[in-house]
Amino acid sequence: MDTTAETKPPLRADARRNREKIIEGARKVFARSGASAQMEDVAHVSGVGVGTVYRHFPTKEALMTELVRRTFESFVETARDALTAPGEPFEVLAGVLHGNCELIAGDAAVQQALMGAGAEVWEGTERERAELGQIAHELVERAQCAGTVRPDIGPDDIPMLMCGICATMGHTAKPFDWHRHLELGLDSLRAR
Amino acid sequence: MDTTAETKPPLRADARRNREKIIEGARKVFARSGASAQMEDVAHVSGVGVGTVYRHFPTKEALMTELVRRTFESFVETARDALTAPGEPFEVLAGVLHGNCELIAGDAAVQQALMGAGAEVWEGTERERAELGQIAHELVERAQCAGTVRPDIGPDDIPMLMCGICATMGHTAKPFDWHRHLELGLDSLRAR
DNA sequence: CACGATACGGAACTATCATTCCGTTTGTCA
DNA sequence: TGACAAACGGAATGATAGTTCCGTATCGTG
Repeated sequence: MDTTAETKPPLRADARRNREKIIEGARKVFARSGASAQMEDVAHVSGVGVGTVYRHFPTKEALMTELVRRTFESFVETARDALTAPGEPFEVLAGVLHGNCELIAGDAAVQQALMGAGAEVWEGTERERAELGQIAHELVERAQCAGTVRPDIGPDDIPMLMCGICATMGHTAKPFDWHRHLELGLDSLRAR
Repeated sequence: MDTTAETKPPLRADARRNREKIIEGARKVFARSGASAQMEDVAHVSGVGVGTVYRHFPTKEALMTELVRRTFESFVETARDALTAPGEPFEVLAGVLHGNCELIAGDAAVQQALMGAGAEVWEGTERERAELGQIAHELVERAQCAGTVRPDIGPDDIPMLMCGICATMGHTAKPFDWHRHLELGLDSLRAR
């Protein structure tokens, strides 16, 4: 079953603890500064040395990928909950999108990643994205059957709209309101 | 009328020529590489030395601002032409947005700038943006009077949607289709 | 045509960060 | 508790890229 990697010995207690501290610290720092955040800052905020950060994540990119991966995991969780939620299908879908937008509203790095600034960070998140796509497809289809989402909406339209909303969130030069952008986006999904 | 700056002597012929070469070269390089383009590349592609680039533009940022400013100028031109164009007001507006999207479809740096990645680059483009906003407002209002654009669409909704479409254009990790995004965006403007 | 001012080129300088290295510390297990 | 492997910290390294400097070349004018 596992032909490529040898089994790795369990992490020492302090290492396990530090790994989580680093991820938490990194989330804070990358949320504030985006992809240009510095590894030294991550180390400092996490309360460890840079060397320790690099012991756990071989590169800055690997660290960012882990943050993005966890974000997609949260997305999946929101979406999966919605599968069994009551309510009109369009509203359920809208709720998922709104919830997932809120999740990343304060995180500049994740916004940038979702906008596709650098494809590298996406590598290593295939499983999560696939599952998210699956569920989103199901949610859209239900709403289409109910007649509340346009029949021509495809699987890629949802992430595409999310990508646009991320740009709005991250816009530093003008105070656009991403809630408004989401509202318009949802209106464009709605069947007439 | 001019209380702040002293009159500058006219540029020497070679300097004037080089200035245009630099802007053209910079457009190519920044279009391909986005904001992370390098000044040495700009110099090389423009056929001058780095020193010359810096003689004309004190910083990389100033050079990018000039490119963005010219882009806004083109936008204004497209939009101004539309003011006297025949046709149903919604279609006229749609045409402007489509045309302006096409203008920047191949320019990574401008896409990034319009997405608001770095507010600094916007400084020095106030006049152009103001005029563009003015004209866009007029075009929207006409369509609203004609009943083909939702009455609640405000002046900032248009640039916000453009911002989102730029994100789609620049997405390196997934091949989203910005024409589709524009189409959805226009649908969200349309009165029902 | 000569000469002063303007402009040019590109090597050198500098700052910024990601990443590495190694001496020290700390967990784990017998 | 003693020993050894695992993990740590942070100074040092190296690479990248913006910017400056100054000797040289070119333009425009008298």
